[in-house]
Amino acid sequence: MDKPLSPTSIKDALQSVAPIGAIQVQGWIRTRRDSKDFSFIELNDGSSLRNLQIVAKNTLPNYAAVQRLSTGASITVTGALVASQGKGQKWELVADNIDIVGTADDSYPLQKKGHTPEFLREIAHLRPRSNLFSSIFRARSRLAFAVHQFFQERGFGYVHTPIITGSDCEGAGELFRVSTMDIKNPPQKNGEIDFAQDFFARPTYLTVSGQLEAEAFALALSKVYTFGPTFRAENSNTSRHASEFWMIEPEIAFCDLNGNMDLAEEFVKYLIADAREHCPEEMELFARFVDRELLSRLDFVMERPFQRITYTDAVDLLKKSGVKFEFPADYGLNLQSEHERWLTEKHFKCPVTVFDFPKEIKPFYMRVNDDGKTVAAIDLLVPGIGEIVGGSQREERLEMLEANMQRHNMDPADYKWYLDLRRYGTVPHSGFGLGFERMLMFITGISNIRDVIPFARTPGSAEF
RNA sequence: UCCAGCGUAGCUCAGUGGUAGAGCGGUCGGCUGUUAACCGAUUGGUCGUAGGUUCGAAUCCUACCGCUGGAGCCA
Repeated sequence: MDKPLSPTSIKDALQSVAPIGAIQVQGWIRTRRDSKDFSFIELNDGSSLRNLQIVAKNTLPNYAAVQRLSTGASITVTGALVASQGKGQKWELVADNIDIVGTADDSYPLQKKGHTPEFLREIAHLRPRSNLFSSIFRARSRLAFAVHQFFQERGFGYVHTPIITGSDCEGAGELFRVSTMDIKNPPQKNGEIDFAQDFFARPTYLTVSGQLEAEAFALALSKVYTFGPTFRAENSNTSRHASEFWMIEPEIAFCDLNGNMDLAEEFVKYLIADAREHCPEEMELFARFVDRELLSRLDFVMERPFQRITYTDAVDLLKKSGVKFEFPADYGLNLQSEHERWLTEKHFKCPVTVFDFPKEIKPFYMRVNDDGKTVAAIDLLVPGIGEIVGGSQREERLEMLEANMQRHNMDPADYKWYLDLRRYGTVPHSGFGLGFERMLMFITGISNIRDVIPFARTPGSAEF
């Protein structure tokens, strides 16, 4: 008796170098066309952007049922992989048997025609079956792998920093509270909510950054990175913000700001190169249907060094540009979106790393420069997205760090463990945070962050 | 959160005070080694929700909800 066939992915079937006498594929019908004596089925299993053409002859015992199959139905097909007689594909599968696994009636929302991303966002559970979104999420998967590959190849350790945290990483936005207390009747003491009776016996939150914990591990394993979910309760309603997103945060001991900038630049270029190499069909689709200039822009970014400029020089450039900005640039103020866009899109026309910002507009942990006015911070700006990386050399001098905390009205007692890192064997160290989704947007050309997240969480929206 | 725009058929949209429309999709028929096939017919609506103005509202007004773009915050 023959051994049962094990399924072949459509990706592998399409890459076959020779005909195969007996093969099994499984997937979902994208479209079906009737011919005189047979029916053509376009089958997709998500392994590839491309479909496999199934030829279903009218001699199949269930041919009548096959002719009723519509877009969205799932089938298992066995048959022979043969050279296609038609144009447009090298191989096709002549079916010996078609098992109808699951039908889909005419209420199936995905039509053969193109759909807008906005409509597909409303059916987030079905949109990965579309060409655009299956491509986006294959690219997302590949690039998540590339993140690990980049750091592992360079001797970085992967640290799982906590998702539930007791520390409010100062200045990183609003927090989601984590609690098991009865919200209708929380335990109270002296008229206030008594967090000592909560699950962790203290107020706790979903993390906004793993940086502080990553620093502890950098000062032990020398080079580390985190890659995990991050949560911000900011009421931000833009195409670049989500309440839940993934962030990559490398942290390196014995590393100054220049080393930090080098790493960030190398990392961004590595991810672009990886997508170009390993997702060629997906990138081609993005270039054709999302952003016509995508590939030339990415190649340009990969080939050229990023522009580096101090905050002070950037402000001077903006002032001398002669451009009338809605908000004029001035020393001591944050760069506005329009300023960042002018720098990357109009002036330098490439990614720009701005560094050495006034200490007043940056968080307490950044290292104060010798001028006493600026801190060793970097913002990496890319065309079309804006800030994609934010980082700094960390303040490793205990007295300076304590002084910074006082200037930011923080109680050093709340950060005893963090200060210990400076008390015992402190070293210069640096790191940055890169928003994974913003990187995906830059690489795929997709302009809304909700479209690079499988099930996006944004203010007022947590369906699915 | 602020500013602007938009919510009409399953989808994309037209309709700006007087009988609710088109293309695509779906369905039926025809043709066909087809390729987002083609040809013909047909189906399809609480005009976002709730009030208001008017003889009459998809159309004008108010509020709310949702979406999109921009701003702020940031990754």
